[in-house]
Amino acid sequence: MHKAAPAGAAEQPMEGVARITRMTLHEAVLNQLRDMIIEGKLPPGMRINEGQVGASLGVSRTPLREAIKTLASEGLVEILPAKGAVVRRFSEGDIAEILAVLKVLEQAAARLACGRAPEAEIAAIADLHARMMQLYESGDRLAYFKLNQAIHSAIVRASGNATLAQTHEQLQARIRRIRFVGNEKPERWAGAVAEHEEMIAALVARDGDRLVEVLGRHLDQTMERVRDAVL
Amino acid sequence: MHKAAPAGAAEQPMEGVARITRMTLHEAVLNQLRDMIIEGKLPPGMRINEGQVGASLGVSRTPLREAIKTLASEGLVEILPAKGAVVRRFSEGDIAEILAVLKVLEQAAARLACGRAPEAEIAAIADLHARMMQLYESGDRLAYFKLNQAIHSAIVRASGNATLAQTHEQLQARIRRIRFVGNEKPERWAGAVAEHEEMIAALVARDGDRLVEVLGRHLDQTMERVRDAVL
DNA sequence: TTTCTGTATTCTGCATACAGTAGTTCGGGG
DNA sequence: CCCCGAACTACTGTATGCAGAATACAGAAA
Repeated sequence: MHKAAPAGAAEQPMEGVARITRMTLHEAVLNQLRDMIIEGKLPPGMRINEGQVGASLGVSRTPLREAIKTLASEGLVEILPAKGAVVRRFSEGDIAEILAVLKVLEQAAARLACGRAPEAEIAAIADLHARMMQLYESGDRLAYFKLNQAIHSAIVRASGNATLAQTHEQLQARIRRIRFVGNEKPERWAGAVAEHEEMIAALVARDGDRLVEVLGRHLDQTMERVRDAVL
Repeated sequence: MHKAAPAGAAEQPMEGVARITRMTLHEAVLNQLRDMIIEGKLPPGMRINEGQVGASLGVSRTPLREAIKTLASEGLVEILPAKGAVVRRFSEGDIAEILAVLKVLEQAAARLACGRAPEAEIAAIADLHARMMQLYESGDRLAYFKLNQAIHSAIVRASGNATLAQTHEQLQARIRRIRFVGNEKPERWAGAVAEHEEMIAALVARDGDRLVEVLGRHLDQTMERVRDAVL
């Protein structure tokens, strides 16, 4: 007495038909707040007044609070009981800690990616890099920056370990703002670009050891770049 | 006209005096739900009915929902829009991914801990281990299990990198339940204990390379132990 | 009997209302 | 003039109410 179309049939949409996915309000608010923190519209140390922020987003406090709880779990805000949420401020030590973990994660991902990432995925990353280089030439810092982050994320995703990628993404989000304001100085920028060139070369050659080495160097340098941006 | 006691004085409590920390309701609910998931009272795949669970905890839906959002961010539940939250079910692949990341994190922490952890902290871990061995002898599985997790966490904390520790803790929470039901078989258990002996020896000797090696082996074995517990 | 469709019920998502607490201001006393 | 205290204000924490979506159910048609 089995059915031809099992209960899970709804999960198999007709091919070529995109699934409709509505976004819940707290999710939209979450993304919006994250962006606002990263872009500095909500600077570190600022208290998030629920009434005020909610009104400016045109949302009641309920979904806003739910989003804030998620941000707290992600480490982007701190919740002080009975006092509300404040945008978290990262000390130089915090940043060093985060970069140290990112380094470990990216290096582990690098080995995996060199070993088992499909050729197409590596090609796609190389393509991202090429586009990023164009942006470097044209001096479009914002777009460059975003693509830069995307490349790091893509490398980690190429490991095939989604948990690794998600963990990396979450930590990267914490310091995104810092890096955003960071790469100011031209000479620093040039150095970072050179390291990226090496990274892609190693990845395309599937040279895990070399990629690990370059990534390590790149992230150590990132700490330096961030340091004199913060000070 | 500066004050002798600056505004931040409230953040410097008298030493030896524990700060009073009231727990907000959503925080209490969060901890409770986490425990319920880990202990299997909320088994994987179960839908969390807000009205029902809220009533049984004696809490309204608002703090409950906030707690659920945090659990989702931690990866313990999944939120299906307009359908509610379900306790996340981890496939064997998911577990392998998580253990792979835990391995990387613990190994990185191991090197740091061997290099710069204070002697007292290492001694404290060794002490934990000794107590765990007693529990092993007496066959108290539950207490053994908890102390086991605590040791792994303590080693990571000994790295001095709080971000690393927090990241590790969060991932560990995801598979805590699996490991909880996992270590059934006596021969497996004995193997795990032997590995722990080695780990502590390496840590006390501050032999980073050896600790990394043992930890790697231990977590690979953990995958095996979990595998035949799940199947 | 089986399948499809219309309806009822249940539950989530969001908004609002209420209660309690921290911060602030103003008045009085030393 | 400074310090202390009490009332006030503003905001967070929690509960409840309401609208809409998803599921379950029942009836009709093939």
